[in-house]
Amino acid sequence: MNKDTRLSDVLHVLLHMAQVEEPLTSEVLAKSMRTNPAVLRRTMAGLRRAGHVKSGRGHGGGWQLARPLEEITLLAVYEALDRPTLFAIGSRSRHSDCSVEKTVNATLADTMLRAENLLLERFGQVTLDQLMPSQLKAMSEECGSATLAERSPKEAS
Amino acid sequence: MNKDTRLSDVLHVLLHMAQVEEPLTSEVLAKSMRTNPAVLRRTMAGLRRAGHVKSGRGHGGGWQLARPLEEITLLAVYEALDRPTLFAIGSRSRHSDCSVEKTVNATLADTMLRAENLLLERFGQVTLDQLMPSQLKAMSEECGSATLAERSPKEAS
DNA sequence: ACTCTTGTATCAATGTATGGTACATGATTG
DNA sequence: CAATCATGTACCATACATTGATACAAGAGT
Repeated sequence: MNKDTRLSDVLHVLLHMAQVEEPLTSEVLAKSMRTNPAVLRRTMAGLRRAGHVKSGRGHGGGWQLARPLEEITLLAVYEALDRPTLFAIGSRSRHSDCSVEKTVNATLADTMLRAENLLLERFGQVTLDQLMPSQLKAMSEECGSATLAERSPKEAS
Repeated sequence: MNKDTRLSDVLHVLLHMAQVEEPLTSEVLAKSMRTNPAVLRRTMAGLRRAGHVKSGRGHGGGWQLARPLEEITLLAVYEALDRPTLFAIGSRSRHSDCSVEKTVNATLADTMLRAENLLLERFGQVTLDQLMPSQLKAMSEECGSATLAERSPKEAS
């Protein structure tokens, strides 16, 4: 079963967005994410709804952070993605008339829930600026080097 | 994404096996699990290899616990299933040359690993007898009622 | 007007887990 | 020893969700 990479993907592009002033287009960001623009838009839709980013159309349009990284927690991003399923294991049937199965499932579900709460609590404590590589706290470079720098010359000229 | 229910399924049948003396056939157990015998055998194969259950062929064959529930931890069962993937989320690429992506993924992976360790630690503390419904600590009934009781008359006669 | 970019609908491709069948092998019974 | 029963396992079919991809209407800027 392939893992859902949206959280990781979104964090990646958010950090890149934080490194430049101008809006970045879906096409550029999609390359960072190694997917296509439509998928990126689909994925970012929740973040826009949640008010963490804003998007503009037409010339000079694209994506920008709507608030500083310090004010966005990992939990907020996770929730903006509509709380993707965390665990890959679970129970077959939620309703069974076998008391053995019910007990097993209840115990398991309870354990998973505790683990989930713990994880989300941790997510809530992490703000996105903490995810930035220390050597890049201010300046931008690489990964986007090719793609992100692409427009800088144009803007700079 | 559909969840892997093997752990829950296996625990369910293990507890049923603990409630009777005689071996239970794949066909009977598969009904408890609401699947077919081949899937059950496939799933139980790891538990046999790990020595938690034993299986016999031919007349009077079937599955039996190889040791008491008290000596089997949730963790042991999980490991016998070959440590199924726990989390449904992850990173797209393990190797990237973008330092932003690397940092994000490393942080995320570290957080997940901590959560995983915590969960497995908990699993290690739970023995299967603790999963048995308290009212059934000794006697068997229901769920299997139809299917599990099926052979008792034959044996009793 | 023209170009750019998003927003979204729709469909195809992909991958994976599960279901299901088949059959060889080993055990038991009479 | 033949018949039967049950496992062990290989193999293919099915189902399903996620992702990829295309298309296009509509908004924004020049």
